[in-house]
Amino acid sequence: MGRKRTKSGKIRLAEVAELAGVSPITASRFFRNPEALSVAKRTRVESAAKELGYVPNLAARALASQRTEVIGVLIPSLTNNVFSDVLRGIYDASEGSRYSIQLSNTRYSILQEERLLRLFLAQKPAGLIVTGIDQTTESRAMLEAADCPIVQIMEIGPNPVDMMIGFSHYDAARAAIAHLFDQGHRKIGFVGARMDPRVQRRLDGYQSAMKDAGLFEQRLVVTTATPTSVTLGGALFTDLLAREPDIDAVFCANDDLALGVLFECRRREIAVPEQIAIVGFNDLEFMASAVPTLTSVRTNRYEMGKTAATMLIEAIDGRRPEQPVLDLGFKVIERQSSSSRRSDNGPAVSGAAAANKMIALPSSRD
Amino acid sequence: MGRKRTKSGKIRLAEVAELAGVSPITASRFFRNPEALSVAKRTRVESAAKELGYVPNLAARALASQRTEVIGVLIPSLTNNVFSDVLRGIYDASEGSRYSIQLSNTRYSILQEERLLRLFLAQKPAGLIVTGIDQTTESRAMLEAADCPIVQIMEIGPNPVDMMIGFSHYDAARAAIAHLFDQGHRKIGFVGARMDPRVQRRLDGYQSAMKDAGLFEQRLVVTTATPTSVTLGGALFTDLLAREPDIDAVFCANDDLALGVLFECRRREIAVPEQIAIVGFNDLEFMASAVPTLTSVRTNRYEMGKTAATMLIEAIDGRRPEQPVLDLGFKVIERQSSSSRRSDNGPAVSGAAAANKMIALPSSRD
DNA sequence: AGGAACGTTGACAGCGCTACCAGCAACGAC
DNA sequence: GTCGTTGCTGGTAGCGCTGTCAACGTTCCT
Repeated sequence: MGRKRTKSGKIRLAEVAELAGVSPITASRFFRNPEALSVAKRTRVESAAKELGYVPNLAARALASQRTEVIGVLIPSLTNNVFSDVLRGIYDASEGSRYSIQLSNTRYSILQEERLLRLFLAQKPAGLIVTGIDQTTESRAMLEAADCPIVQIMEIGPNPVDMMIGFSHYDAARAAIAHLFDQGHRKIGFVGARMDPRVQRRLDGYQSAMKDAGLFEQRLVVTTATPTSVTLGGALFTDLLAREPDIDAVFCANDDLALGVLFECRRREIAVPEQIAIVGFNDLEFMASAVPTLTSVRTNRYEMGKTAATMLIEAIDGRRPEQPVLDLGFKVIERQSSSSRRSDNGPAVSGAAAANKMIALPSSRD
Repeated sequence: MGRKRTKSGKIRLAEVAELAGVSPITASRFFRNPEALSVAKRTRVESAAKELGYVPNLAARALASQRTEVIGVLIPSLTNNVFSDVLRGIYDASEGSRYSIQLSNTRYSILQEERLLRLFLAQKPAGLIVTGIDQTTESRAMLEAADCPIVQIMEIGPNPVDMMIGFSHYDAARAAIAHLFDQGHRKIGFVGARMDPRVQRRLDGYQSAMKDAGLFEQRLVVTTATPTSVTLGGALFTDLLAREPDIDAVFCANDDLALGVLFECRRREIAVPEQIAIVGFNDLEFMASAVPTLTSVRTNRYEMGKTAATMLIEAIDGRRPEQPVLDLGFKVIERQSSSSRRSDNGPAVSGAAAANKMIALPSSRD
């Protein structure tokens, strides 16, 4: 076969075009916008490409078209289960599309985020997914100046850069506390670790609910900047008990902490929920099979990632969503650990997936 | 400023060269191999680049140089904690290097893996990290023909494609069973989910250890292809109990299953370890704080990812490791759930990080 | 019948960078 | 003094693809 090849031995578009008997540019169009070709040429190019095993050279395409087909994703952690669910959604949505994901880890540092953002933007990504709404002023300016669609994920708030998908951590925490009030609890502790902005907002929600009920005391709050873990949950709970031995419930900023609290209760032979109720956050899988089963606030992490990437890709392709801000809501999943009735599948308290959400206090439950 | 700019408004290498008063090619060299320049020109180019805020165009570089600075990573799951640890190691090691990570999820399908491999290879990655040693014949051929360094991770075996880092799941399972024998257990069940090749090898290890002791029975093994979860652990254990009510220990193929078994024991009021001992696999963080604390086989996942990426980058840069196959070993962390002495921090059984490893049976413990 | 409108195709000219090779000066060996 | 050698620099020629625009044939309208 005297077909001329590139040094690297790879098939080029020109060879496909030659075999199909069309010009290179027509072959090029086939890969970008097949509808623009007549059916005859379309099938010819298609079979030529298949026969030769043609794979487009992305670098050449990016150079010629002045844009890449890369979606940049900035998340604060790779360890956290929460983000692996979100990521899975993002990857699932990107699969089958022509976009590839470029992931970077900010390690919960907004300065690091700013640095990575600058790096990403320099490569002209097709779109960007960033975590949260607490960027530096500089980052914010770069995002606003970026000429690609952007989705902020994990939470919602005012002034989206572009699109936004998440839920209100504040409202979710309030709903969790409302549920505990509803079950007759009054002296409710808060246990939190890492204290990133979203955890902070959960704390704010807890605090406001407690204040509304005239029950807030600073001593009920135990937090640390240390990364979260099950073991840490036990340790923080131990601190809490030392300060306030007579608490009747604990709201944990995440499920790992809740599991740690549960184990610590077992270690201390504290009956759950009879002596102390436990509520977690995120509703990881194990919450439903712990003994007792653990109440948690369910968040739609996979869906969040998947929808974010889908929205982004649609926007890149020019189909902007009619709703740029999506509230995915949450749901308080009541289980044994907080049920005074000791029933397994109690009613659920939902966060309305709507714009104006002042959920929570007992009366507004469904 | 009459400097000519690209349409996109971005600074090009030519502008940097002009400002520095050198030719573009000299400026180019500055970014790839600064030592080749005279000190005078080096500093001139450096300050010009900084002044203009120059960022190289990766697409153009890739096109011109016929290679990319992308490391492809193929892993079977994004959900599994095990892989998020490995990934974190990979990302940590790649940070600061000039290589970026391109991640793809094979979803435990070797056909999918083959497809993704073809896609990756077409883009001429600088290096590749693939999971496991069970590729399709086709994949294997592609890997061997690839002209970039490759690291296989998660396990070790004969005939590495190139480099390899992991440990023997077979030996690790044997060591876990040896530990249970050592504690006086005889009727040991096996609980496994998903049954990917590595879980299969753990089962093989279990089976061989049991056979060696003349204790193997097929009824002791409960497995499913379903993805793993804590809840599933409870369900599989329930099945196992139905078949063999008088087992005295359970070896779980991973820690989630072990936690599920623990919860199920609690639900059925089976005393752990008095009635049934539990051993998990991976030693996730929560194992140490469960009640009772759970014995597990510790594996160095983060280190595995980090070392894999480091070795790969070194190899790309031409410094091949003297040891292409690295056995990271494992360690049986004995905790309350399998300790007849009910002691918390019992002795640990280590897997030698050596080539020839026939660990395990009670006598060879340290 | 003439012309506009549309759908389809191709020629040309780069995108920004680097591989390759040539050129030049400075230096040492014989 | 001549020749090679080394160290640095620059010119040329693409890498493989796509944006732009012009040109073509066909259809439809007036």
